Amino acid sequence: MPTMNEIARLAEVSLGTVSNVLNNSAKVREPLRRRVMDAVAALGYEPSELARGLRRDKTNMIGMIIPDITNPFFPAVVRGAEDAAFGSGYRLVLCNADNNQSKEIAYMTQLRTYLPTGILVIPSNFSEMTMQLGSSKRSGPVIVCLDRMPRHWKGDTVTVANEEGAVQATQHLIDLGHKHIATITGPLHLSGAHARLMGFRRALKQAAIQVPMEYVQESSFDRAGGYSAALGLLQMQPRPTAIFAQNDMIAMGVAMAIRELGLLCPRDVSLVGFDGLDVTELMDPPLASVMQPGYQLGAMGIQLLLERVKEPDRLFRHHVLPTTLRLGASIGPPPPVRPAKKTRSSAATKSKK
Amino acid sequence: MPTMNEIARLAEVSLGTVSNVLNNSAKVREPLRRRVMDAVAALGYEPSELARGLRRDKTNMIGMIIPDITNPFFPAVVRGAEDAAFGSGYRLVLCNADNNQSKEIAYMTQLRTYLPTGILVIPSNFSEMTMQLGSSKRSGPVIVCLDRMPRHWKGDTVTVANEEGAVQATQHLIDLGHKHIATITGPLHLSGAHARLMGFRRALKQAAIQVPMEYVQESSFDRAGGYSAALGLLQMQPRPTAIFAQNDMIAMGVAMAIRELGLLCPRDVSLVGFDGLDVTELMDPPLASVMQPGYQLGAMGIQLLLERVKEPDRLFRHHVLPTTLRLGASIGPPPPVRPAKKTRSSAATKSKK
DNA sequence: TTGTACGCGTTATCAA
DNA sequence: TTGATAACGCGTACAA
Repeated sequence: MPTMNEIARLAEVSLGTVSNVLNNSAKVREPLRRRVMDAVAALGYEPSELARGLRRDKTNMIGMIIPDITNPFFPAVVRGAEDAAFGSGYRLVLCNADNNQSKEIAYMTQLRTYLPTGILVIPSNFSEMTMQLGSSKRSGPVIVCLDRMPRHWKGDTVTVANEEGAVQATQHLIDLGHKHIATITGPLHLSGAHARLMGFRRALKQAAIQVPMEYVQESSFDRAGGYSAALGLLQMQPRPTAIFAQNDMIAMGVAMAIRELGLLCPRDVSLVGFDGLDVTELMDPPLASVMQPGYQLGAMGIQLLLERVKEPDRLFRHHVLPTTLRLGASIGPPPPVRPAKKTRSSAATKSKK
Repeated sequence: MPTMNEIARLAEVSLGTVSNVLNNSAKVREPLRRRVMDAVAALGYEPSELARGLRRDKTNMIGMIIPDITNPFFPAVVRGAEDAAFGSGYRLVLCNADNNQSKEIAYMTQLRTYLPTGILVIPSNFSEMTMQLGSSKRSGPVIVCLDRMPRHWKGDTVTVANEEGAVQATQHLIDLGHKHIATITGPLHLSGAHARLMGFRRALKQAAIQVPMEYVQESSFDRAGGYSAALGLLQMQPRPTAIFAQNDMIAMGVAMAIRELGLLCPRDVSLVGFDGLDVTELMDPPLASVMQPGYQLGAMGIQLLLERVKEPDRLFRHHVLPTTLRLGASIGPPPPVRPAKKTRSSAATKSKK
């Protein structure tokens, strides 16, 4: 790989002149400038980001730490971040913390030795580490938290309107006439899961509907968790007529459970998810779900990050992206008051009451 | 951030000794060694990967260029690569080329200025660039191609058994009694798509079944493409009794088309996909699909890459991972010979001939 | 305006 | 075994 020295030799100018041309750091007379540019083109020179970073104490990398790229919600976030970063001349270094705190810390400390411009984090769990790092340290990488809000975090954040989204979903079920509404939450130590539960509760309270304690089940954000939680819920008396699954993976598990128990969705039980993944539109019936703007989440994270790079002293911002309810055939009115007990009642029973 | 110099000062040894301790590059007597380690721990020192890379002409980064993380097949590949890399002390720099050749090239050239140990590429299209780079250049990053095989590529590669997978799927349909089998391929300039079509053809030829030209439709690897191709296929006379969609996104589109035309799967038409994505198990009916080992694909890519780093001169390897057919309710025997023309024939018609 | 010399944090090569 | 010193490629203050 050619270096600046070789350019200088070929163009018959000094090293400093080459640098000045490349960085516009000083006016260089046209003929010299031309010679330099020609040499650069001829040799296919690209500046070493390594040396440049070492000298400037900062590279054009942005680290991104996420729990697990395999979770279908995250690819869109990553893509949004990557596009925004690339557009501004930055490169994304992706790390899967795997919901593993020590791995997250390992990545954090390792990443910093690359002198990245910033780090975008979707915290795995409530991580104190993140808190420490972000606190203030003037001259370090800028840190922005995404999607989840660590407890004592003081810094820029982008999240989605989790509580409002949950309200929308729950309200819709209420409007359809449901009175027995259960929910399966994600791990409640995550700020997002917590907020969704709050929204669920708020909507029901407003409608003066009581929620039995056992109608609220905590689960991991995956299919297996949703499945087993749903098995429990669906065998309670009275059986809930609607389930609000707090992400789409959970909703998939619920759908499996419903099918396995010989129930029909939405005739026996309505189902609404959270995420709005493309693929859940293909489920049968198509899943109603609260849509999260994943791509924008990532893009906005980069935007906030770059803005702070420019103005390190401005106030911390906490950007909240709106959610929207995607309707789908998985929700309908509740079954008539006395549901036939697992006897295959005619599927055509649609008369209200 | 503390530097080696500060360690040296604190431990009251020379810079070289610190380096020797950290890299085991020379025997250091225990008392000194101890003092160094203590200082490292006290200051929380982490070596600068930037400076180290500059000096050694190589960093612990591995670049990974993929077409689009948003395609549900790739996250597993990335995850596999990332896990394997992390396990060996390497970091993954992820880049979405977005099926855009110029972006792919931009990433390639930029990535190299970081002096990464290697680059893992899932080629977007047939990219000549990739070819150029890989050719031989002794001292550069090692390049390994994944999933798709650029035309004149000479270098290490990992792919899956595309042709065999297609044979398995097609053969299974044949065994069920299907005679009118259509397929929707991906872009045929991609080696994988091409191989799958070969497999499809081979299985049918072996069974002496003719394939009308219009039963083979080329499409992009997404839902929209599958949907429109399927709309065409399903209105042909005779209508195919089975469709082999060459990836799961296409299969989703086909499922939509089937539903929209008022047909029933698998009663009217059987459907088999390729990828074996988790989510397609949740479709209704659950999609039969040829499973690709995505995680292993990524992991094996890193393994080959690291092996070549150790032995730069060994012969190029081309590793092929096996595929397996995942059965699912989306396939069944063909309808009786004279399919009632869109009149709702009893769903129970299962007698063979 | 252009050229020179130094330093960024490491590793590698020598002397001691 | 240990310590001093020269690179690696680039940016920049300072001298010409």
